[in-house]
Amino acid sequence: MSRFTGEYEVRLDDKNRLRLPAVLLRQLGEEVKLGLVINRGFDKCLVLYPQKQWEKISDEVNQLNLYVTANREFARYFFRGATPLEPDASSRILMPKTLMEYAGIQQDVIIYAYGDQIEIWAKEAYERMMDSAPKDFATLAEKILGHKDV
Amino acid sequence: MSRFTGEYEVRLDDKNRLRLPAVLLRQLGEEVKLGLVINRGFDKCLVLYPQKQWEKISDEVNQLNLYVTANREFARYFFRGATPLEPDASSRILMPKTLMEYAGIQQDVIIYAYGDQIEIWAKEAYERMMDSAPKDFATLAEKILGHKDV
DNA sequence: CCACTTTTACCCACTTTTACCCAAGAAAAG
DNA sequence: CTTTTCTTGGGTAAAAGTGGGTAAAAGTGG
Repeated sequence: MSRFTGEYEVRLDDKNRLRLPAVLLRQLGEEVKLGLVINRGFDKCLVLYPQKQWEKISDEVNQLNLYVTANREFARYFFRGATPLEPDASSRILMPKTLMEYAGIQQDVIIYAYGDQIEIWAKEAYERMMDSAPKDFATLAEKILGHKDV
Repeated sequence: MSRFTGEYEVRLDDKNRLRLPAVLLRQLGEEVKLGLVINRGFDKCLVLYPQKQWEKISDEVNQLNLYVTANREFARYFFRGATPLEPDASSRILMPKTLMEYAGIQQDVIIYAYGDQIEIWAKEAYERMMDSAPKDFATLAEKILGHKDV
């Protein structure tokens, strides 16, 4: 089931605060109060997790056998920059500078929520990403959706 | 079986509200009350789904393992901009700005319903699309329908 | 360890947008 | 011609979003 949906255009103020849109907040529900975690995504974007979900994911990563070099490298890469956040009274989060740089975020930001992911993109990067359809989209669509008309 | 049919010319008011024509509403039936989802189409138009149908479609995509890059890209491209909507008491929906831009919608809009799709086009884009059709249409028709006794 | 600068947290006030409601005009039905 | 349904428009209160002041906290250098 799809927890999060929507694409939200937001703008950082000059204190680097990012307001979480009300619609998204409602989707998050009570969990916001337990805090959020922001991390680098696997692509040039950031990912926002509710505390609980973060714990679940990081537990999985922690169960990897860290004596295996590849696992160790993955774990290190995975956790890089993960930062706990607490929204203020106006539901704004303060974006960590290093993460902003990673995603190329300056002012205009797109929050993109799908499945149980919440991604944060620099607007230009988002548009560039969306402009180019994945290579074999049609093939995948047919395979996954079984529709010919997509 | 074809659920929806019709081509409706509608106009947004200056609050960006779009009224769903009564005829279409009747085709949608009770489902409207459960809400709708609007999303970018694969052409320069928007697509409107009854909540239920949206869930059916998106469930499949949600089952993808998002740690696989190709899946992630597919899901992203698929969900882009999906936004839940609830018609107001006069059966009007508030069009999200980003989606309007995507489809080039300003005031005049064509709602085009066929199969179990409801597409929303900017009027000019719709006309352009329809104008360009006839050329390939004959060929396609022949290819697709030609072997039947139509 | 202290003085000073920068960053962050918290608060308040203002603007814009949205949801909700009501009603009148237009079109269709009887 | 009257009644009903459909459509359009707009007023308004509440919600969402924006901006900034300021004090506390954290960081920095001597």
